[in-house]
Amino acid sequence: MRVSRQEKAKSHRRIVEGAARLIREHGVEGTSVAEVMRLAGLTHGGFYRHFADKESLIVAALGAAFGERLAELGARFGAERPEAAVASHRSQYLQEGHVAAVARGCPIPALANDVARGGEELKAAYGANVREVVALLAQGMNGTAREREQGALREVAMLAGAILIARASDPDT
Amino acid sequence: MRVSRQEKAKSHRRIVEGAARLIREHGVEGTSVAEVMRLAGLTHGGFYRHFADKESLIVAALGAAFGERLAELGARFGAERPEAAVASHRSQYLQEGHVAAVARGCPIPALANDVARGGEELKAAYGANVREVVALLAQGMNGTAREREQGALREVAMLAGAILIARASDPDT
DNA sequence: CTCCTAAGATGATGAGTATCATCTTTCTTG
DNA sequence: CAAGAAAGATGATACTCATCATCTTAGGAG
Repeated sequence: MRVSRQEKAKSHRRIVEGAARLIREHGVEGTSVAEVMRLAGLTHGGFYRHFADKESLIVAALGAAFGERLAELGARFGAERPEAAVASHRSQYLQEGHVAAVARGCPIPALANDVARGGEELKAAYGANVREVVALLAQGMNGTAREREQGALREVAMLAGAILIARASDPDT
Repeated sequence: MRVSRQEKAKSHRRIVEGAARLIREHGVEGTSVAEVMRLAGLTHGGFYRHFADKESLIVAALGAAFGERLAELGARFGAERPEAAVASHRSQYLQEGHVAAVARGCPIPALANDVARGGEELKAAYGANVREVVALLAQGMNGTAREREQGALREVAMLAGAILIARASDPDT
């Protein structure tokens, strides 16, 4: 049953956003096309009217996940002074709630391994998005430009590593 | 063709060590029982003489991967003074070579997501092993016991996050 | 030395998956 | 308003995978 342009666009968004959640929670290999479509309220057949293949969906989903995250970060840096934003970001990031909310959480830890095992396109997109996050956080660091970037990179690495380890351990660490 | 006790034990070791490498490189879902057996020079059929199911193999492989790592760390702390060991460990960890050598590399970043999506047993084993690594590194930190553990934890998180991001990005970061 | 047991090989089985073919229905274009 | 095109549904298709059944062969207990 054909639907209107707007309906298709809405479907598209539901597909991408659903995939963005599912891949963070279950991984790329653990997410099936059929499940994504079901979550979007559709059946598997229509998928190829939206994407050439699963790989393309993953690229789009990665973009969406980072989009959510960058919007959130941008808002934080818009509302607070840079140093304060870095600090509040850190405490939000390391909260119990973020550990539990993989599906909506930061894609940097959640997708790193899947991306590392994926294609060049995926790595390029991931790398570019990480660089954006780092650039934002660097605003809240001090020292020379180089030092601030280094500091931001260290911050991101530490946060991603911490949450990764927390998620992979039982109630410990 | 039945083989001797010693041969079986050797097969067992080859299976576990091969799996330990494959799961770090391709992930748990990306590693098939048949491929593990092929790498061990066997066929898929004999697998169930060694393990009840794939899950059990994964638990054993995780243990083996951490075993390698802890031996390496232990040797380093045996050979150098604790502060020096922490520093040399860091520089070894962040080397180009370690970024490339996923299959033989530290399981903390390589397996975190797979473990997070796995069962309780896996999480318990992972958590216990991480705690051992942290305890070793804490020897090279200074301050109170609590501060040293915090410092070691931060070190591990930072290292794991850094290598994870490096692997998931194109030649950048 | 002889059985029986068990390691490993070969070959199902059944479930899941990405992708394709085809059909229906409704939007959109002329 | 009519004709074609395309969104989405249904139903293959061709894999891959974990696991099981069965067979062969040789180790080890008596």
